[in-house]
Amino acid sequence: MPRPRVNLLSVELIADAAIELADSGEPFGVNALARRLGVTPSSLYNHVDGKDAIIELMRGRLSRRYLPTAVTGEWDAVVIGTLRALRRLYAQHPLIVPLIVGKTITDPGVIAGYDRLATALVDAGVVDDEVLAIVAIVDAYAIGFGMDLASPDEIWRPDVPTATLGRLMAGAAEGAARSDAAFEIGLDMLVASLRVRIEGPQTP
Amino acid sequence: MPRPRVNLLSVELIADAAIELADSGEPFGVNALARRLGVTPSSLYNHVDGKDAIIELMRGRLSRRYLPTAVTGEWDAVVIGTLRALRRLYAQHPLIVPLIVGKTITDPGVIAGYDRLATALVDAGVVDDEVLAIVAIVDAYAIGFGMDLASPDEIWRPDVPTATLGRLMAGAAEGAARSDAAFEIGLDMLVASLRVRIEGPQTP
DNA sequence: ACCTGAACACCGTTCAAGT
DNA sequence: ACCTGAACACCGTTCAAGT
Repeated sequence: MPRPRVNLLSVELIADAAIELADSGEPFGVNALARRLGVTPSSLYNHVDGKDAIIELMRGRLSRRYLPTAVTGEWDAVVIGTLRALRRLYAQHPLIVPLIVGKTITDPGVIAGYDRLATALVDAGVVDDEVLAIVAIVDAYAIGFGMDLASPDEIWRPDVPTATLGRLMAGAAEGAARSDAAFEIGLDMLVASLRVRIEGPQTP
Repeated sequence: MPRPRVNLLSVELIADAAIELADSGEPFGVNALARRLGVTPSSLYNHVDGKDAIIELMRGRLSRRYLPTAVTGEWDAVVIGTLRALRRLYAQHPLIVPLIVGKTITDPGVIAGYDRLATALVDAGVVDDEVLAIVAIVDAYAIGFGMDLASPDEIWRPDVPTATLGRLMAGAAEGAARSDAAFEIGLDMLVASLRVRIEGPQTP
């Protein structure tokens, strides 16, 4: 029964099934993934190095799909392009975010994305130490708004009376729309403040 | 043997032991927590509603310790006060961050903190929808930089040559210092761009 | 080289039984 | 009311055995 003539698994099949599993909302894990692939959990270890490696594989596969490789030119185009791409990725795969958050990034494509951003900032004349800070800030934005997407209406649950928060949440546009608005405002603010920092105060 | 004359557990004891366990770096879980308390895992369920409730308990306890209840006055003082407090919390308990990230906030003290921020923004004349967006941005900053603290030098691991990122990481101030610098720059930028949005372009 | 099946050391949670 | 002990349905990972 073991070892059919054509392989049942491959790194690509595993990665795609993992993304499907996470998107489905069912609890993510090696065993659940093996079930979805119609295979024994131990089989996966012939192709992949365990749970964390599978998650990093998902990050890499999705990034290759969403991150524009050709984002180039001015620093602001790179910042906006990178953030919008990450935003689209997280918007379409919100349940991926809690899985990848806090895990070390090793995928070459993702590294290349942050490297392009760092390079564009250096080219714009930002000093070295500040470049890393700004990349960290962009990353914080992306992940923060990603988390916002992962739990659209369930960030705060005030069981106690509030002066303002409860009223705002009741009146706010629901879920995705509210999150989109927050992202756009945040992106505007980020680019504006970066511009001041990089190009100096604007005097039109 | 069961049921000694004085109780072995309480919500406070459980919360404190949970924080100690998370800080220790050992894998966090109900069983490990019970071991640390010298008690059976099922005993915890007499005081607390399972793993997620314990985590929310930790968030509440730490917030009561770090979040200033008396932060009041201008919107900028509230933003800076709140973010600095969260920063100190996450800096001293970095391993808490991956546990609380993405979990719904229900603790009244934490809710009150975000409510104070929302109220200060409303008082400053920010329109309702934008208030929620700005609160989300502040939250994104806090959590983003918290994650930065949780894995100081392990955010990116480029196994492949990079144009800029690798050089910057090698030359950057290590760990906490680099992260602090990023936070200060980010906070500056955030407040500056909020000021433009709230008070209009500055003409000194 | 690739897959299975058994095994290991764990999880989180429930529940009857004890005091 | 509070704690134990047994039980349940899971985990992630390793490894010998099969082809």
